[in-house]
Amino acid sequence: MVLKLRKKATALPGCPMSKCMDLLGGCWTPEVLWSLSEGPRRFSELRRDSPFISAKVMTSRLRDLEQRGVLTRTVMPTSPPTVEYELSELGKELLPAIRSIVEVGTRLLLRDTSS
Amino acid sequence: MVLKLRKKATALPGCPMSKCMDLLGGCWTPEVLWSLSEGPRRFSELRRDSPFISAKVMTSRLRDLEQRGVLTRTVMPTSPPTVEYELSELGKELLPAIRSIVEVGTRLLLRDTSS
DNA sequence: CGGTATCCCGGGGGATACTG
DNA sequence: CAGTATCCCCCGGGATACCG
Repeated sequence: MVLKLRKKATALPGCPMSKCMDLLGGCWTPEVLWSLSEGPRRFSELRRDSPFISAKVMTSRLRDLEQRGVLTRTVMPTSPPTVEYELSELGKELLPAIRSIVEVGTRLLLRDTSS
Repeated sequence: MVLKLRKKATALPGCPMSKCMDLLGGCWTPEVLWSLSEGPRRFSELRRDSPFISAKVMTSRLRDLEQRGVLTRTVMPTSPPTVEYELSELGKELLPAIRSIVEVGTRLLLRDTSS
């Protein structure tokens, strides 16, 4: 279940690959962004979308992404509280890369099941 | 210099995103594959391409990728020994995703420097 | 050249319990 | 609902030294 994935550095700062992977290379980051690609989502919705991400990590990832300007966090003054996460313009610029990842993954999966 | 990146799990196994990120999500993995995208490379060439990857990690990454069938390792019976790494068919299927990552990164970098 | 072996370490992540 | 707060653990990565 738990697989080894990217942990730390990318290559030289200032190189395109790093610039992008710094934003979507974090653990679970692509999943979160993918969930958000179809529109704003609330915390609990994101958790349901990716049930294997613990609340702690989900929060941490969302905070990271917010700080990097990839998404926005909006607290609605309701009771009980409602929080909406939404991709920023920067976040939307990452979508082509994520779509590509999903596309490649889909093709590989299809090949697996058909063979 | 050293940034926080993906470490462990992706979401549900059997989902497209995971299928792809399992292969290119490892630390430094995209860099290595990117180096190999232009053709076969020897160990020392890969090290020169990505000077920030320690030999230990480079080896580990290459072994991982070999085992997952993303690249092939060929030892030439020369002296001193020569080893060539090359993308497999599976590895080449990942290239669109990696290109997308590089493209997005390039666009972001350009925007940074022009603003 | 193309790696291993070893030591060390930090922090990211899981689980669980609790809160405004 | 949308998180915090702890505790704990593990292993992935850097550095250095060495090998066939």
